[in-house]
Amino acid sequence: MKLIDILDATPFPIGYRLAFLTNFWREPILRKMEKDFGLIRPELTVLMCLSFQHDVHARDICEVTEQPSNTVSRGVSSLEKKGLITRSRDKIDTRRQVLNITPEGQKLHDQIMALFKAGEDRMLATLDAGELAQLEKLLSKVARDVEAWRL
Amino acid sequence: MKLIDILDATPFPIGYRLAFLTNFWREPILRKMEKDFGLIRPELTVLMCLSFQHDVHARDICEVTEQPSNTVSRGVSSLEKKGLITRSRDKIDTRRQVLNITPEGQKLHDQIMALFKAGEDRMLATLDAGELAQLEKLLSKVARDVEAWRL
DNA sequence: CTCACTTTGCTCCACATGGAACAATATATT
DNA sequence: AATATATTGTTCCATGTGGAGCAAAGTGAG
Repeated sequence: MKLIDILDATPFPIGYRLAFLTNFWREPILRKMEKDFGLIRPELTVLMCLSFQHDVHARDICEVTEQPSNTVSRGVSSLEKKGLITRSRDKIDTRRQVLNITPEGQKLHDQIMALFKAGEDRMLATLDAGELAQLEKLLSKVARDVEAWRL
Repeated sequence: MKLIDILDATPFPIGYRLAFLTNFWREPILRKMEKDFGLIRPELTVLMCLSFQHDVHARDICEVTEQPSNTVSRGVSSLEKKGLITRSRDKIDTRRQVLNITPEGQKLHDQIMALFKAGEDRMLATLDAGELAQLEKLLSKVARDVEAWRL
């Protein structure tokens, strides 16, 4: 009995392959990140948002990533303790805090992104350039349509 | 700021789309399963294995799914309490127990599989038959190659 | 047969995560 | 201005999950 046989018996051939590939690509890297860098997943989420844009509020991260506020709150607190992001009070609305990534945070972020990139290269090594372009185009089409099908 | 914009800024266009689609397809269904049927994820894993094959040992499930033995153990115990699977001692090796799915378990399994199928149909509604075949072919090629690239 | 070693499944513990309620602050209504 | 309502971010608590180690049972070497 092999995992792939069980999954082949399911009535959702594309869905299960998506989940299968995601698990074997992403999970080992996330585990390595947790072990080697001591960074948990909500922390990476925050770090990616702050790398993308400056002067972000915690609430923005909640909305964009659809994570509960306590999870984001924990991520923000621990990242600040580690010196990977900075927190400052918003002068207009003093409930809010303005978040920014530090150079150390950016460096760590880039290292982790490189892990994902290397993993993707390994995963897709079996496809040629034409197949890569096809696959990206098809996945992109479905992803852009997300608001129409998400539950 | 939108999630898709952040993800588009990453250097792994295919990997992130795989993860993105997997999350929006699978996670709502798993949450619904937990809420409506009171079934947690390791329980579904066990149920899928037993639906696929009869007379399975807990150890087999550990190896196939690469889950730790305590997780499988919990899943098996709770499924038995619910009457969804049966447990009996192996007569040759009395440490082992032989697991089988019950009709109730099979019925619940089929209901949950139908949720995933319906979700897949919704997700892929934007693709025509040719694109569906292409996508499945490409994903399948990468998935079959998993032993070459997994970490 | 005896004792060391392996295997199977389980319990204990640590931790990541989400829901609910809370305090602090801002905004709207009268 | 005063009070009610909404928003932001936090802490408390319940739960799902994995690692380490344990007891029971089987296997093998001397």
